Amino acid sequence: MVKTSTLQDVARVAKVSTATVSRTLSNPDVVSESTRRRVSEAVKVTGYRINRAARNLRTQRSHSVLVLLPDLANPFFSTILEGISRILSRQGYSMLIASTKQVLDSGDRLTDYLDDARADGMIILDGGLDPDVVEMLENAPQSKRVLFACEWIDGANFPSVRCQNRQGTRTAVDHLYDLGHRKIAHVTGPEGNVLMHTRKDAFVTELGKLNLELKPEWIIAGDFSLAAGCQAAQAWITLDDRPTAVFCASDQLAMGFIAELSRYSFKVPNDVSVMGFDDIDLAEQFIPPLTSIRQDRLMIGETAAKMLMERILAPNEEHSVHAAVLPVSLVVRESTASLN
Amino acid sequence: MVKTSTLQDVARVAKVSTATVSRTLSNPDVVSESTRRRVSEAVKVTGYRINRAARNLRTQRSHSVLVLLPDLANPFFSTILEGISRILSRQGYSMLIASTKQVLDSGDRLTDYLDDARADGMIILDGGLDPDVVEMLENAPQSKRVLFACEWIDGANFPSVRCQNRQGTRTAVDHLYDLGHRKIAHVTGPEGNVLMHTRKDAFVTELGKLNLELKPEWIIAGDFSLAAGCQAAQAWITLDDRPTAVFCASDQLAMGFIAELSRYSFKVPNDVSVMGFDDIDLAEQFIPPLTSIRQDRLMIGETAAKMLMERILAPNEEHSVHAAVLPVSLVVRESTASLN
DNA sequence: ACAAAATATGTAATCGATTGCAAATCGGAG
DNA sequence: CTCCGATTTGCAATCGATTACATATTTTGT
Repeated sequence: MVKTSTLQDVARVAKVSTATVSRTLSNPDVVSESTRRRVSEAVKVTGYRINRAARNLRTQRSHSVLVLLPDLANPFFSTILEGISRILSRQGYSMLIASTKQVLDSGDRLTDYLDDARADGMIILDGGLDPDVVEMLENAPQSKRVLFACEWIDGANFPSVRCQNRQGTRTAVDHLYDLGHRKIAHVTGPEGNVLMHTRKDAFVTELGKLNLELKPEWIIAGDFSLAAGCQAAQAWITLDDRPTAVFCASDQLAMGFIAELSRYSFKVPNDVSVMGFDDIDLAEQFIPPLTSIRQDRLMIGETAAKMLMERILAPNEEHSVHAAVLPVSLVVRESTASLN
Repeated sequence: MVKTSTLQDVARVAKVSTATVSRTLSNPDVVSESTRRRVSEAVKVTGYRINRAARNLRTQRSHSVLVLLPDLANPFFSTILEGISRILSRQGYSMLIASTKQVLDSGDRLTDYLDDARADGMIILDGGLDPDVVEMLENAPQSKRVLFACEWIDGANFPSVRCQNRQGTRTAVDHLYDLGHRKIAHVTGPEGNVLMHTRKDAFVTELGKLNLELKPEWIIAGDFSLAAGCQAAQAWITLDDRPTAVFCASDQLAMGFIAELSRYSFKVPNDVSVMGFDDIDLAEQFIPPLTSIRQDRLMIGETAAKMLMERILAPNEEHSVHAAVLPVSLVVRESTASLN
């Protein structure tokens, strides 16, 4: 193993002290032109790479951020990660990834990463944490460096980034209404999930505003997954008085719903209009292409990372934005149609 | 900010030296029963958490592994990450994520993470690296701690984990043959990709073995994406003598292919049988459910992490497995049917 | 030309854990 | 009771960078 060279080596070659080398590297303005050149040259000659472990120890910064997902295997998050990573790497930060399940199952606390200097902050994409875990988070001395994205915790006061869930839901319902639909069902996310409640609530409210009937059985409990969408379809089929349109709380739900319907020879949108939420990549390629509410996952990631970095780099300042709510938009494709 | 307690604090409370505390924590057998108890008590009282930055510096280990993806936004990798993370966290290691594009675009070398003590090893899921980047990797002193998964570099000698690409391709072709198909097309991955070449090559070979005709235009160039699948469908449609079955090098290709066909009112599998490769989650829910070659992404991740950890923890030993080739299996669903 | 201010560099302490070596303690044999 | 080896513990150096403070050097003003 070739030993990599250290600041000392560079200092020796450049005939200056390690302090000067350090300064040259992190704050070039304070050293003279000539030493700056000598040091740069020495760095090149020695092939010096900074040792992050040493710097991290000395500066009390890990220069990395932990992203906590509910479930690593869920592709919904990949674009968000891309957004986060872009911002972080631009600031010289690295991105650590773990799943809340894995961390908690192993008996660790979520804040361990912060406590033991592995991460300077964390972005949590999981609103389904146990209340006692949340309480611990809130009371932790590092709670200032915790931020939620996509989902959030009702009643807690963490900074967060989310999309316009209510507005998106309203837009969806209005779209179906404009197409002539008057009997509209909703397939929800999982019980206890904040997005589920927000969207369901907005759905009910909007139907009320439009003076539409809403039978209790038109709210079908699901959980964002394909499988739940299939089950919801079964439920829809058995209804006496079938709604002519269905607003699903996620694209996956909508796809499962449509897939299952097709097994029973129902046609979308001819027999029923179906909408999703999220506008994942596949929505466009699905058959039929899915009408959905688009949320910009890249921007969610970027915004979250920016907000967190602000808090890490200037922990004592007041930060203008506490909850960033990003716009959504209606994407009309072929899974919804006028009521004929 | 509450300062977290250090080894010193624990030592003071337990009335022993820091050396003893350290030993108690990392190697309990060498300390006496009584001090072990005193130290554990002191740890509890002080709420001590080890400072990883300090340990990393002293031990010259970062206790983390970098996973390099070609593209963070690609959901294909999420399950693999889950597998990697499981193994790593079990060994007290963390998982850093970055994309090769981002790293290289920012002017850094891939080995920087290794050189500057940010990571003890790396798993690369990107076989599309530039030859000069590969050469640099090979000649780096840390090349022993680099491992490829899913894809690999032809001609280079890095340890790797992959699935049975040839066997899978053969199985796919045989399946179509058994259904009576004699004119079979192939939609390939991106030019230059090792998986693309391996699968194409195996495809051609197997057709030869079965004495099947293969017109050059029956090999349609693609790139694993949905969009490429759509284009491939266009190409297929314009053929005079259309193959009755199509083997796509990825599920995404197959989905795009089918989606596009349906826009032109072709029915799958009635008008043409279509197969994918990978068996991603969505394959099952697609309409029609996709016949595919399944690769176990969780196991790919776990195997890769295990192999890398072996090499990190015992760098000088000979390691039994250099290239792990994991089994694939045929999953028959409804996108393929007998030629009638 | 000289004092004061501004700029550039060096010295050495520090971050917090690990570990080689030395010292202390213990147990048992003679 | 003494001595020897084994077991336990402590001392202090170390990993490699950063930075407060001291010192040296240059510039500026009069």
